[in-house]
Amino acid sequence: MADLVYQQVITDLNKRIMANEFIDKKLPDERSLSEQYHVSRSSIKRALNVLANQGLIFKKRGSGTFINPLYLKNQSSFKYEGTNLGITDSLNTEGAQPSIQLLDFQVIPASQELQQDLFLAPDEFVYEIKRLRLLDEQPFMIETGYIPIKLVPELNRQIVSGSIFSYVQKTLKAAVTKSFLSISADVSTATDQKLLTLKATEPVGVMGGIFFLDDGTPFEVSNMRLHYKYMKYTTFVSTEQ
Amino acid sequence: MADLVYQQVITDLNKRIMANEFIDKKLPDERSLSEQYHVSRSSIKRALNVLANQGLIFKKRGSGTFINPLYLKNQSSFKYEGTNLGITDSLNTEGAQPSIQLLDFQVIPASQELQQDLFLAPDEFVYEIKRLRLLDEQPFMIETGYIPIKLVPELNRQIVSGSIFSYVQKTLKAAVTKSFLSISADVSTATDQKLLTLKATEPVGVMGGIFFLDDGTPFEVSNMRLHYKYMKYTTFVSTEQ
DNA sequence: TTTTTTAAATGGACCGGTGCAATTCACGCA
DNA sequence: TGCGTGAATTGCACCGGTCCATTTAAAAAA
Repeated sequence: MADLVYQQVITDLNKRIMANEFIDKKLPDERSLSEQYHVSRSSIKRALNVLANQGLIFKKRGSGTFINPLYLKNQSSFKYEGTNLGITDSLNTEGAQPSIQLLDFQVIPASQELQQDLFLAPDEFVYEIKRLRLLDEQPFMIETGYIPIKLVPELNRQIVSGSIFSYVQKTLKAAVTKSFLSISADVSTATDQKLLTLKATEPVGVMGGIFFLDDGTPFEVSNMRLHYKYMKYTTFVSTEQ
Repeated sequence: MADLVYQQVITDLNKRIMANEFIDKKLPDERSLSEQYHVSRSSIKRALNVLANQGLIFKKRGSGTFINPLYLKNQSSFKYEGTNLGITDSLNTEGAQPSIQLLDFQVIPASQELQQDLFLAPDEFVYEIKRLRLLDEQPFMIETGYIPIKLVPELNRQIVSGSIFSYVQKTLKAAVTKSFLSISADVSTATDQKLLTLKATEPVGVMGGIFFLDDGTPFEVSNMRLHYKYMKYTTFVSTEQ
C-alpha cells in the first residue's frame, strides 16, 4: 500500500493476526515489537493505535495488547469492513456487478441550504445529478447529488454515468476522503417504490452526506435512498480519544 | 475533563474556534502553537489530529491548518455531536425527559450466536432484558439486551430499570467505551407498531451492537428497534489513517 | 511583464529517550 | 495455606529533536 513504516507494521500485524500466529490472543509487548521490526517504539504505538481504533485489538495498560476474539471468528453476523465513506464507489460488491442508470442531470442555482453546506455565494450554480444504482440488475439506491460547477466545470452526462469520484481523482488530483454522514430511515414514497421495486409497506434507508476533498473543500452534497435490505452500515465506535 | 496536556490543548482550541477567534479560518502553525501553549510539537500534533478526526479542522501540508466552515455555521441540518456509542445512556436528550419501562427480564441459556459474540462456553447463561425507552412519555425504542450473568451476577429488576452502564461503571469500575455497531432499517412488526405507536406503513430503524468493556471483554449484545423518526446517526468519516 | 528559480513556511514521518501508572507475579511472612 | 509487599512487566504521556514533502512566496532571469 505505502512505504510508510507504521503502515507496513499494520499490514504485517494484520497478516499475523489473521494467520492466528498469536495463539494466546496476546501480542508481544511494544518494546519487543520495536526490536522485531527494527523501528522505534513510537511507530509501533502508532500502528497499534490504528488497529485499536479499528476494534481489532484492545490495549490494557500493565497487562498487554490483546486480539479482539470477534475478529477471528467472523463467521458471525458481524463483519467489519473497515472505514468507508458510506459511498458505493468503494462498495464491497462481493462479486455482484454494480451499474449506474442516469435519471436526471442538469444545472440549477444553489439553494440556500446548498450554499451553506457547499460554502457557495448566492449566485453560484450546482449540478443536480439523479442516479439509480444497481447491483446485478437489481436497483438498490436512488442518489441525488449536488456538486458546484466551479469545481468540475466540464462535467457531462457520460462522466456522470460512471464514478464521479474516480474522475475527480484523475483530473483534479484531489481525492474525496472525508464526509459527514447522517443515517436514518423513512417511509418509501411512490417513486421509491417504483424505482427500487418496493412494496408499499417497505421502507427506505436514508443516508445524507457532505463529501470533502483532501483539503477540506466541500465537494458534494448527496442524498441517498436505499432499498432497506441493502442498507447496512457497520462501524466500530470508541468514546475514548 | 482531564489534566492531560493534549486534551487541554483540544479544549482550549475548541473554545477559540467556537469564539471565532481565527477570522481567516486558519490556525497558527504547529510550531507557533507549540510555543504559545508551552508544550512540545508532538502534543500539538496529537491535539490537532483529534480535531481533524472529528472533522473540525483540515490540515494541508505546506499550507496550514484550517477550520471546517460547516462547523461554525451549524444552523444547517448537519450538527455533529461528537462520538457516541449509539446508546441512549449518553443520549442528547435536549430537555426531553428519558425514561425506561421494563418489558421482560429473565435468565436464559446463551444461544450459539450469543456464545460467539459474547465469547461464552456452551453451558453459560445470559440475562435477557427487554426494555421500552421513552422520551417525554413518547416511546421511541425497543431494546433487547443480552448480558452474561457471570459479569454481573447480582443484576435485578430494579437495576435493569435504570442505566445498566452506569451501574456497571460504579460496581465493576469498568466503563463501556467501545462497540461494534450495525445500522439498518426494517419493516415494522405488529409489536413494533403497538409499542412505538407506529402506523402499519411506518418502518423502524434497527441498531445492533456488541458493547465492550475497557479491556475488550464483550459485555452486551443489544438489538434496538427505533421509531424511524428518532433514529438519526451522524458521524464524520475519514478514509485516511 | 512574464516566467523560472530559489527560498521560506508548514505539516508529515520517525526516532529515541524520560518518567509514570496500572497490572501481574513471585517471594516472604503470618 | 493465605495474604501482603515489592519488583518486574507493560502501556501512556510527553519531550525535543532530525529530515523530508508540499505549498507558497519572494527573488531572479528572460
